[in-house]
Amino acid sequence: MLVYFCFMGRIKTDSNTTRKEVIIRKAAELFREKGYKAASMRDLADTVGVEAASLYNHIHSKSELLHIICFDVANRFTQKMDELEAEKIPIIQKIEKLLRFHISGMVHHFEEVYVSDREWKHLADPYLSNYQNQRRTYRKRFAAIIEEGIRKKEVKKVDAPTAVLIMLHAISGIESWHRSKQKINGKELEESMIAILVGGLKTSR
Amino acid sequence: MLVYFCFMGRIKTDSNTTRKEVIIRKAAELFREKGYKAASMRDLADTVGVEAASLYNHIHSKSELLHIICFDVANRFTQKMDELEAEKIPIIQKIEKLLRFHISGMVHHFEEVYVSDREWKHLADPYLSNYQNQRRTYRKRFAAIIEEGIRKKEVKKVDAPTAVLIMLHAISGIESWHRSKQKINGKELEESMIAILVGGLKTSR
DNA sequence: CCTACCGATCGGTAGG
DNA sequence: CCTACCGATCGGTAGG
Repeated sequence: MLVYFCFMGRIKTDSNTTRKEVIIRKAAELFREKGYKAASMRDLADTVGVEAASLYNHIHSKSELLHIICFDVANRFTQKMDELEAEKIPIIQKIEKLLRFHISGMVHHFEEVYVSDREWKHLADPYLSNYQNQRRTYRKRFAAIIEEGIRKKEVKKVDAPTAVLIMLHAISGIESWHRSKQKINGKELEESMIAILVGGLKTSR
Repeated sequence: MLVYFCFMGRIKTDSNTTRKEVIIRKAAELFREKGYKAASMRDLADTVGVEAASLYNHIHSKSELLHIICFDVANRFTQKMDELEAEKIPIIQKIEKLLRFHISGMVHHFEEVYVSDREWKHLADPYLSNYQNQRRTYRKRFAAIIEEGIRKKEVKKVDAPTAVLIMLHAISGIESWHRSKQKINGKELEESMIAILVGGLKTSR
């Protein structure tokens, strides 16, 4: 019996996906749909196709699922910021690249990105403070890029933290695009958003 | 009796009415802070200063609190839209006025507006569909204003629904301004946001 | 407005 | 991976 359990954690089902990875994916969908608190482990077990108790052979707790989702997303954005800061391109192009990364994240990894954006407040405390710090740092780095753009006269004079707040939240609005019936396609959406957001920042031509 | 109430000013003797208003206000604060599902009626009773059971002498259910909050806000915005559509002013000024109304709502009635924006999905079903319809209609009316602006060449050519989505979500980002430590003041924030958002829409001068 | 209490549901554990 | 079950907490009611 012990042997049986030891194997469970590593079993890969179809393709290259672990049982744990499936659980995390389904959790992201459920947390997005109902919210973290309203989604129960019994709901999750149903969509995975096992009894609730069986989930705990793969994960430690419900809260673990939330912090895995949140930090996967946060780390991806932090890593992108590292790469971007190192690039030697005009500031307005840096901003555009960053925005496109965010938009494409909301379009193609919707569930996870949405959950990390809207449900992080339910994180338990060692993770909660970490997450808030990482988020705050990210926004400061984004604001610093905008300020550099202002100094170089590529970007019009705006309050940089306010601009960051507008950009990031505008993009998180893609949530209603997902829910909408007559969707324009993802690429058109991206171009529309870039036109308005980057257009609003550029110094008048 | 009417005269009596006038003399009493804000201190109403009809304790039912006042009490209910207090409960709704506190509920909005709690729902904003913890989310609707995570906020319990015992939490609410504590902040009001009574036992949980006593709340039910003033309200019917937890869900009633949520739909009162959501529809108070939604009706205020719908009413504003009615007034605005009737005004005979340049389109770009209409848009600016509407945005200022939204921003000022987020600054001065933060708890209620935030809750109606983020927690409406927990509404029960006769209210849920009503709310979604009202919201969808409001956005279409907003998009129609932008489209009129494009026809009159006051607004640059953008996808109107996308522009609406950006504007509304950008403004809901004021949430992080409330949480932030080094706040700029509310009026400065409003002017910054208007500059970026309206600036991004205007046809190039 | 309170005390006393209800059935339902929650996250999670024991043990095979 | 399952059955059986735990204590805690939930929204809400009865009755004074």
